[in-house]
Parts: sequence; C-alpha cells; structure tokens
Amino acid sequence: MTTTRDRLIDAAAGLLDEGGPAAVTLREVGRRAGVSHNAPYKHFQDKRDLLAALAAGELRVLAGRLADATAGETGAARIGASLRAYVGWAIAAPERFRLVFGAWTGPHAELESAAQEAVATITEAVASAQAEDDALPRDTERLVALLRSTAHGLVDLELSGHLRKRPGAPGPDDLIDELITLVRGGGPA
Amino acid sequence: MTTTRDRLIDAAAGLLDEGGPAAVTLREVGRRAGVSHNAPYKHFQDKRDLLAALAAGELRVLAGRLADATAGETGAARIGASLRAYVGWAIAAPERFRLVFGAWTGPHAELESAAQEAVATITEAVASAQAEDDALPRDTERLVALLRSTAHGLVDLELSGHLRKRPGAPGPDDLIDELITLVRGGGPA
DNA sequence: ACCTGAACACCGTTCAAGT
DNA sequence: ACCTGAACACCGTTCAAGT
Repeated sequence: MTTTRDRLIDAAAGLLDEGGPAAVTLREVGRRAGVSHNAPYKHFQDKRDLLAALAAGELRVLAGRLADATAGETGAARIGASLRAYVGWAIAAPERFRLVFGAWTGPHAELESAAQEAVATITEAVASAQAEDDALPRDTERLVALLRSTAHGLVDLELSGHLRKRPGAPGPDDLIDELITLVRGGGPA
Repeated sequence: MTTTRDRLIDAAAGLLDEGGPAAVTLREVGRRAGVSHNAPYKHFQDKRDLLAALAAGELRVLAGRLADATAGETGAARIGASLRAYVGWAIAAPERFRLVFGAWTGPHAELESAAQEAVATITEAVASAQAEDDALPRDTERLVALLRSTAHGLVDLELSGHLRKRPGAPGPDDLIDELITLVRGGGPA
C-alpha cells in the first residue's frame, strides 16, 4: 500500500528530475499525487520538510549502492569501487545529488542520520582497504575526508560543466583512478 | 561614477550574502538601488542575467586573488597557496561560491569567460610548480582537474556541514596539505 | 485523522505610458 | 535612453470548514 506521504515524495522526486528545483511546487506535487495543493501540509511541516524527506531517502539509496559496490572488492580496488558508485549515482540523478548536498537552513534529523549512514559505508570500505594494502595512508578519517571531497568536487564540477571544456579531457572516472594511484604513493598494486 | 547597473549588482550581492538566494528578489534589489521594482529589466535581460553578471564579477575577483596568492611562491608551495586562496575565498563568501558554481540553465558568455580566466590562473601556477618540482605528476591538465575537484569538494562539503561532524576533525587547510603531500608521492620537499 | 477551497502576501515578468 | 505603475499568472502558507 502506497501512502499519500509516499506519493507526495515520489511526485516531488519526479518533478525535481524533470525540471530542477524550480519545478517542485507544492501545488504540482499535490496535483500529481491526486490531492489538493495543500494536502502536503498534513504530512510535512512545510516544503523544506518534504524535500528533506526526499533527500534522506536518496542518501539511503546511495548508502545501499556503496555497500553493494564494495562488497566483492579488496584493497585499493574497494576504494575505487566505492568512489565510482558515488559518482555514478550522482551523475545519474544530478538534481537529487544537488538537493542532497545543497544548502539546508538549520538541522534536519532524518537527513542527518541518513548522511551518517552513507559516510559510515564509505568509512568501512576505506578501513578495510587500509587493512589490506600497506601503501595506503594510515589515518582513516583524513583519507575518507580527502576521498569524499575529491569525488564530490569531481561530480559538482562535471555537472556544472566546469570540469571538461574540451573533448578528450579527463572525466570523473579517469580522475578517480589517478587519485587512487597517488594515494597509494604511485607504487605497484 | 557608479551606474545604476553597478548598484543593482551590488544590491543583489548584499542580499545574497545576507539571506541566501531566496532573499535576492528583483523587487528588493530595485528598492536598495533606489529604483522601481522592474528597472532591472532595463539593464539585464532577466533575473538570471543579473545573477550571471554578479557571478562573473566574483570569478574575476577569485582569479585576481589566485594570481596574488601564487606570485611569491615556488614549487609545490605555489600549488598550496593557490588552493588555500581558492578555499579562503569560498569560505568567506559561501553564498557567492554557491551561486558561481551552481546550476546555470544554458550558457552565459560573460560567466564562461570569467571562469576560463580563473582556471587559467590555476593552470599557470600548477605548470610553474611542475617545472620547479620533479616529484609532481607531469600531466598538467589531469593534475589541475584533480586539484580543482578536491578543493571544490572540500569547500562544498565544509559549507554544507558534511565534512566535519566532530570537533578536531581535519579541516580544508589540513586536507590541502595532505593532498599536496600525496600528489608529490609523499617524498621530501 | 485527513483533506478541501478561499484567502493573503509575496514573486518574476510584461506592457503601456511617461521624461 | 531610462524609468514607472498597473496588471497577470504564479507561489508558499494559513485558516475555517468539511468527512
């Protein structure tokens, strides 16, 4: 049984994908969900709260993808799989990526716990890789922060068209490979 | 002599800094500039065009800061100075950073040429550093793309609160140092 | 408990008119 | 050339009312 609440979130996600944040109006969300233009207020505090619920769901999807992608890998390859899954998710749904990591005014409990889940998944992959590959730096927190930053920036610059100006320029996946090589000190796998 | 056009851009910048993108309404921009709520349409095609002019100006400021910061440095320190200037600019004016690198629908000539200028400044710093330090990777384009991505992601995660959850966690400047160490293969300066 | 319809105070944009 | 004021079609949010 799909609740009205779920249909509202689905409608918002569809509108976001199709027309960006400007297309997500509560009036159209209601229309698509088959309710009135202010029925959303019976399920969410306000528009921001609806978007946060959507963003939290997306972060849980991301965490699942990261877990799946890294399950069969070992060593530095595990880190590579994790970063490629992150980038793949973001490139496939740019508007959701931007929503999730955009400017949120004030804290939101559900969103924060979902974010923590995604970071924990990456951290596990990195910690395992470190245990299996002595060429990796030892400080897990620093390494995770650096890897996340690079993957995130790669995606953001790619999506905004700032990364590749000419054809043949290195793309996100090329740069992830380069990053992992550098992070291992350029030595043999 | 400050033109009406300049006062409109200044008003938009002030509103952006104070209240984020939602606070930048053409009506309030006009009010602050001492003109009517639709005088902006005599100087800009629409709201997006005004914001693009603001963003382009900010990118030119950034390019200048990068040039200044790297002028007195050599080798890998030049890259460090460049990245710290980038991060410093972004953290000091988060809303402008987000505007500049946000989602622009369709191309905008002035904005694109300003972006090219900023990238060229970073590229010069990196190319000089490569000439002075053999420990750096040789491919300038790849290296620039990787450095820009990391710096950009660092800022974006920091601003959204996703980078540092606990006090004492490494901040942007720590991670820039780590990145430069890794990029040099971890060897001696 | 969940939803509707009218209303309010906004917003970007257009247009006719003024100097 | 530059600006104004009214108007239009939106929007988020609130509120009284309905089942």
